[in-house]
Amino acid sequence: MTDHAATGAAPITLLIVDDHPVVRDGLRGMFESAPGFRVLGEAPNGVEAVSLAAALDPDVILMDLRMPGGGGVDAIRELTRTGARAKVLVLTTYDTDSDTLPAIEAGATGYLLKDAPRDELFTGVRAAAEGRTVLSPAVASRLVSAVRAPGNEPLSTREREVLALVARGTSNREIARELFISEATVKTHLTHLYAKLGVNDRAAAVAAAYQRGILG
Amino acid sequence: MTDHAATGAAPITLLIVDDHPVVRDGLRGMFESAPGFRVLGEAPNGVEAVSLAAALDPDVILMDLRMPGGGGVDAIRELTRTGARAKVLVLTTYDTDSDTLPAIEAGATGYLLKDAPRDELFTGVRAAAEGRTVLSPAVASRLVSAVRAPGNEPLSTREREVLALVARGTSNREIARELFISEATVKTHLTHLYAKLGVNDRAAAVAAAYQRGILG
DNA sequence: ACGGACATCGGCCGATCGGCTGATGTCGCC
DNA sequence: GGCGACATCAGCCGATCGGCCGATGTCCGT
Repeated sequence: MTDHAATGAAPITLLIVDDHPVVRDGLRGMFESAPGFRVLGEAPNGVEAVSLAAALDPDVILMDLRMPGGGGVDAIRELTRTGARAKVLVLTTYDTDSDTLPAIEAGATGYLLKDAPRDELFTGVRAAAEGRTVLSPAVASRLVSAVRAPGNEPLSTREREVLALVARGTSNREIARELFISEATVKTHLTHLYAKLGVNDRAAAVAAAYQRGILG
Repeated sequence: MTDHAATGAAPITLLIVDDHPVVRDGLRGMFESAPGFRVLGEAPNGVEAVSLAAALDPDVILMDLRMPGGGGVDAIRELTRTGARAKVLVLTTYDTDSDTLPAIEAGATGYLLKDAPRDELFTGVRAAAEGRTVLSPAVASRLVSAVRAPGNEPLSTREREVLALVARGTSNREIARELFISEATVKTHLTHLYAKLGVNDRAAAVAAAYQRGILG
């Protein structure tokens, strides 16, 4: 199928995965009107993406995260597990996505933002096709700090106590009184455990804690 | 042991359970200096409370919730399960405790605040000893609204979507963009699901969702 | 036809959170 | 004896949250 005797060099074949039809159309139009690319298909969620990837065998998969009916990270993990040839380039809508790390860990080759300039997208896809890592600046900076913290840094006793109270809906002030410490200290513990869990707020911290078995 | 021929009427025997020694001392002093009560023992957590209750067979157990090394609710549940004779009177530090319902459901006879006036505590203990329910006004009002909502009201699809994003650390504004709705609507969904889950903030909502299997 | 659950939106406002910067003291390790 | 992890605390400030009021429209069941 992917005969490499067409336009000088063989075009890079693509699979577009996004739950918004508008976005899919936009990406398809963008890549079809540019030389060197070929869009093989589209999928609205992770589950369909996996089966389509098996059927179409694209070079690169442009994948959104956060889709109803089959999350992107799970799809990436599945693709990696089954040894798919395709490189996955995550294309997310907004910057500070808490799934950056999970996606990369799951096997994504790159991570770009949808509002990146066209050229950056093209360059990114070509780089991904060659197996090179592509990261948007914002994501890159998040990564370095995350790499410094492997992911499962253990929480200290105090941090776990604070977190447990947070999970019960306790405010910082109440936590302070409960633990006989000042509110400032509570906030310090929170800041520290946010960093360790790789999150930015208490709700996500609680979720991360449950998923790591720290709570529940 | 509990001979009923002492001070006219038999004194009400107590077991005090709290992780703070200061609080235990305070309660012990208060009840020992009042006629009609007898403090049999103290425990710093729920686990020890259960074994002490079996050994001492008190009439009433004054129980704090939220203790390191054995939560109060679990202890109450265990006491109920084993058919302990003692009535459990929950004595919590601050008002809006998210454990009100779990504690009552687990079998607590009453729920008072520590800053209640002495007389109210005495009255409460006597009432509890007779098996009557004692609730502080704040707790009572929470209960009525909770009774109206049995506890496992199912979340609507939209509410689940919002909640899932909250668990990822997404802000209301981001959720709005993600779901193509306004921030006001996001807040409405949140308010509704808070009510259904019996919580007051997003962190507790995430925790409740995990414990009910809605997330993770 | 009416009520009830759901989804959508608006505005107001006080309370709370989270980030930032910086500081002190303890403890254990090398 | 210094270095790192932990725990404690302070102030500042913008961003966000959550509560409160009310409103519209849909769909469904009776």
